[in-house]
Amino acid sequence: MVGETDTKVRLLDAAEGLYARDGIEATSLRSITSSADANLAAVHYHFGSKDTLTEAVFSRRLEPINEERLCLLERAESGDGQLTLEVILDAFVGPPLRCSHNHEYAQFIRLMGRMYSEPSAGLQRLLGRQFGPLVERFAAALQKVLPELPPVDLQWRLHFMVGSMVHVVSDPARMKSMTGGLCDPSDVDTTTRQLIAFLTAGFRATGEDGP
Amino acid sequence: MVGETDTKVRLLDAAEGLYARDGIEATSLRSITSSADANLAAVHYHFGSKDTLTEAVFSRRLEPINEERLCLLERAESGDGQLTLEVILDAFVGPPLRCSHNHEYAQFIRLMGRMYSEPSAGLQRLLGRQFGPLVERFAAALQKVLPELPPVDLQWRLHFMVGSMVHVVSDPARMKSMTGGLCDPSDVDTTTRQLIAFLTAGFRATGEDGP
DNA sequence: CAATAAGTCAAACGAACGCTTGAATCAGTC
DNA sequence: GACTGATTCAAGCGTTCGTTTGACTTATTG
Repeated sequence: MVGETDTKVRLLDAAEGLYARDGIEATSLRSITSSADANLAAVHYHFGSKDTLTEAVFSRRLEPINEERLCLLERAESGDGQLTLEVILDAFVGPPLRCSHNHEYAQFIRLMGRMYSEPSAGLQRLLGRQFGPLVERFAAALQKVLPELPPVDLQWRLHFMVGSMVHVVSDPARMKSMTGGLCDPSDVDTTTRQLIAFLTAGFRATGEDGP
Repeated sequence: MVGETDTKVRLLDAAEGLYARDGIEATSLRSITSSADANLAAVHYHFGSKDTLTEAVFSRRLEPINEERLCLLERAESGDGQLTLEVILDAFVGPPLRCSHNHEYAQFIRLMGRMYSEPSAGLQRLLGRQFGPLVERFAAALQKVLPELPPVDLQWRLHFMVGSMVHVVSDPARMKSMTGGLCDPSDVDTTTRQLIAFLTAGFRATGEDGP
């Protein structure tokens, strides 16, 4: 039990940074431990295996984000004003976008894309566990403000939303370079505004054409 | 020069399938060559390295898809009828979605997500090379049918679109299981209809609220 | 039929991987 | 100040990785 920065925390930090830069598979325990000024065996002592460490890297950040999402949603639902689509969408995409400000979280956000595309069994389980109840909860809230929208359509759009959000957030550098600097995901306010404008309209889409 | 299935093609096929199932890093040359009934050294004889093989896997499928995208776009622009937002979006998302029907392409489509999240230098170069001119071309077309939309907003939405499309297409199984079977990305027609309805509204979004 | 080129093969290379081990170190407690 | 549990350490375990090599087989050509 130490007061100073714990080895466990330094390992999580180092792994998070290297995972975001090089990918999970491409990051070795040796590079993690040397970047964390820890011994190679410390990973297995504190976490048991690389897979368990990886899961810990994700849940450390994911749990607070998803808690804040649910908290914002509940506050919006029980608030005095009207529950609107914008507020629900902001409760979902806002927390991950905003915590890019926090240097602690910035690296992690770029990891989110990898979470979806790395097919490690443990990660996939963690993903279902963390997001299953969450999207059910948000789907119910969205259905309340979009009563006319068939539940199937709502599910599709929920996942379109996740895709848009993750894609933009997971590689800010590519986004900036491909748009010639026009779009900068590190500008959190603009990103949020742009994303929510797009999503709001997308969710409100009807079978008919626009005017 | 052989008439029967070429070793080169068998290697590409095997790599494509294993990449889609296990990931690129996690797939060894040994598993590729044994799945292709080829010798381990054949990869280096025909492609030079694993990285070059990987790039070949992607360009073999990407080039025809992007050609079809441009072809559809040009046909739409020079057609007799009115150029509409729906048609442009269909020219972009249609080819990758529709070629899921083709068994040859089905595995590859699931690879698209990994292309974005695997940070190998070669893959990133290939991505910029294949998509840079394409999105410029589509951005210009979209601007024509959305003259009021600021170019910045258009760029954001272009990338939101890519995210939605890739996310849904790259793991059909997860999509199906997370929606309790409600949404099935292997139903190409429904997927296309849902995606285009969502995107059309998203691109048409204005600063104002809906009615 | 000899000569040349194209392609395949088994075997091995050094390097890096995740993980284990057992001794060394450090903090508290009696 | 010896004892105990928690943590760190250097070293090495067996395995697998991408790549190379040189001999071998097959097809093409003069």
